[in-house]
Amino acid sequence: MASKPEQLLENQLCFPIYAASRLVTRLYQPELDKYKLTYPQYVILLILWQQDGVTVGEIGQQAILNNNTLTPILKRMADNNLIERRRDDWDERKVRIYLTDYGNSLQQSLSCLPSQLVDKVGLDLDKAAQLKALLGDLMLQLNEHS
Amino acid sequence: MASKPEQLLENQLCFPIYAASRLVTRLYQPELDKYKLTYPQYVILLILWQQDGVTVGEIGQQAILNNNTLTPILKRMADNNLIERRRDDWDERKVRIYLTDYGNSLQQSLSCLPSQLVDKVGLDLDKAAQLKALLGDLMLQLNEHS
DNA sequence: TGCGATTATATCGTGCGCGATATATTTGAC
DNA sequence: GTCAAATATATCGCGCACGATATAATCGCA
Repeated sequence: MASKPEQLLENQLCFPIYAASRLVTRLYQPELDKYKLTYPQYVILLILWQQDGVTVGEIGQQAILNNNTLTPILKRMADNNLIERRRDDWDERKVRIYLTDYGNSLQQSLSCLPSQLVDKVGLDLDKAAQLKALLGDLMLQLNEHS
Repeated sequence: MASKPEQLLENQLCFPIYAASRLVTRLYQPELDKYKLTYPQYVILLILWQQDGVTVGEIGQQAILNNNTLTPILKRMADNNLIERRRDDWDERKVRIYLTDYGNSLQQSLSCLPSQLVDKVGLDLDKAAQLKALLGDLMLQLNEHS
């Protein structure tokens, strides 16, 4: 049976998203390795640098990660002295995540990473902005249906 | 320390790519579950429906997956009677992947999946085409630097 | 023709990512 | 006040994803 046009790999939208995601992770990994970070851990740090002391659930909402994914990542990050996990005093079901001094210090160390990688791949900033906007729209639509 | 603007999660390009990829996988999963497929397995089937009997390495190039990722996936797909793995007669280093009748039959079953999901999320086709083009450019640039 | 270099795939270990389920805490209806 | 429902996190099992390494087949050149 012949493939329908939309069944060709090059005509699918889902595949470039899937592949680009892995290529981006591969791009970040060498730099993150210097601090023994993984890409998801970097995303969690980005969230904590903006707002310290958030709960596991709030991190999950922002990172779009389930708590059963987050719990082990956060444990590893605590083991590596990046964060501290403390139960909320008023609601003991919640676990709040606090940056350690070391975790905080990495914000400086990694502050140039985005622009550094933009330069490295020679990214067109206009196209990048378009891409971000289109992905933002897509994510809104996908979030509605999940 | 305050975040640099480009360090804000909402200003990063990498994050929407990462998150959109997982949202797309979540979108496909319920349908793929009906055939006990995972998303990467679906991608491999898309490749094989276009060209049967390709080698592991050729699948890896198209799917942008390392062979140490592919080998176990292909084993599981063989276990599930989707494909058959045979050594190349002329070059015994190569393993060629052939669709089984069942693997072939899924092309029909899944032929409507892309348009079905486009409809479900109410995707704007113009925007989707733009997105695909921009991601294609990005992937070319990322592939150069990896 | 022999043997080091290259190529193709596989194996191992670690870290996501998620569905299903479990545990503990809080809330709310009575 | 009691207890079922809801909420927040954790645990378990499985399947990617990849770096590092191993194994086996082929190539190439002296």
